[in-house]
Amino acid sequence: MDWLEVDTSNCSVQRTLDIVGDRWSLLILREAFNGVRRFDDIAQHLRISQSVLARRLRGLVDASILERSAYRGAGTRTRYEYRLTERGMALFPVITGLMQWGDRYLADEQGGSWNVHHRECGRPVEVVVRCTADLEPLDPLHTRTSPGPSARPVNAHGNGAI
Amino acid sequence: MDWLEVDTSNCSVQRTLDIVGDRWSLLILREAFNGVRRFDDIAQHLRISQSVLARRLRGLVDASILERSAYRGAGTRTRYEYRLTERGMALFPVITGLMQWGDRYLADEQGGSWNVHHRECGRPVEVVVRCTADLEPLDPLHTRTSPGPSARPVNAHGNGAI
DNA sequence: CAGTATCCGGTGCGATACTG
DNA sequence: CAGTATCGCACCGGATACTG
Repeated sequence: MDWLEVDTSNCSVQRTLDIVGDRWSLLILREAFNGVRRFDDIAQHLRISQSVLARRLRGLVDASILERSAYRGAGTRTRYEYRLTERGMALFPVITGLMQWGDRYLADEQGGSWNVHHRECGRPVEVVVRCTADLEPLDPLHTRTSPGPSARPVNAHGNGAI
Repeated sequence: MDWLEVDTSNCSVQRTLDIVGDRWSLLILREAFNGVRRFDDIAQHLRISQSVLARRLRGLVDASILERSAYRGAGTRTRYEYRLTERGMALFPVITGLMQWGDRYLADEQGGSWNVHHRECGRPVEVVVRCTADLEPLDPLHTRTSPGPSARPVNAHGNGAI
């Protein structure tokens, strides 16, 4: 089956974008990866309206990307925070990939406004697509695609609905 | 400077999303990475309206992510195609990252609908964030962030405009 | 084939006000 | 602090018709 013949409705890229592919979700996750957990902090730093932020957070919690938990410091009252789950953490390459691309092609002369390092040694990180066998980084020209287990042919005429 | 104090308007994630962060651009790029180059092929496979596709393609060409070139087969008339530029190819980790995440958390039982392999050896690829020194994959907990060269403090009161 | 032009509807988003 | 409720608009995207 050729790529043009497969129905993209169950494509993983598409499904992922259905969850985080709006204008705000990935920026909220950027905040999360930088340790920002509180509603108000996110709202102010992002300059996003509260109503939209609330909706997006709900979406991300529903998708198990963030989890909402109450906590209270000594003597203070209860607060809430949004923390990355394992699923959320797994989006690290996506966010970092967007950042790396922006740093390379869109940043100001002197460089980007924020960096990510290896915690232990301090060296910068990079995002790569690599072969699972020899671990060598691969550019797209050294890759090939093929239909996977759940590939279905697109309905020949029309809109894909049965 | 703390992350919450830096002005995010020149953040690379944000700038990248300003270009490819809409509902369609990354899906158009998915088509490009699968070798789809012709307007009509993209439109049909993606089920996107022609007007929107034309606008998005223009945006991607303006951003030097795709380039439009005319070509003609023997005896046929001139056609146009959209090809990934170097900048476009550099988005490979982003697309692949989205796909990897979807494969892991959103795909049907039996697996995803499409796979990416190393062209030479046939083994699947993976996307990782890794240390540029020891090349070990890093999850977010083993990383640290810090202000970069162009980090600016957010305007204390209000909207960041001077 | 590869678009452009036009119209039109839904909704994403911001602003503001209000609440436990 | 951490939201919800409501309103209004801009813009994104779909549908249709048209063009070189």
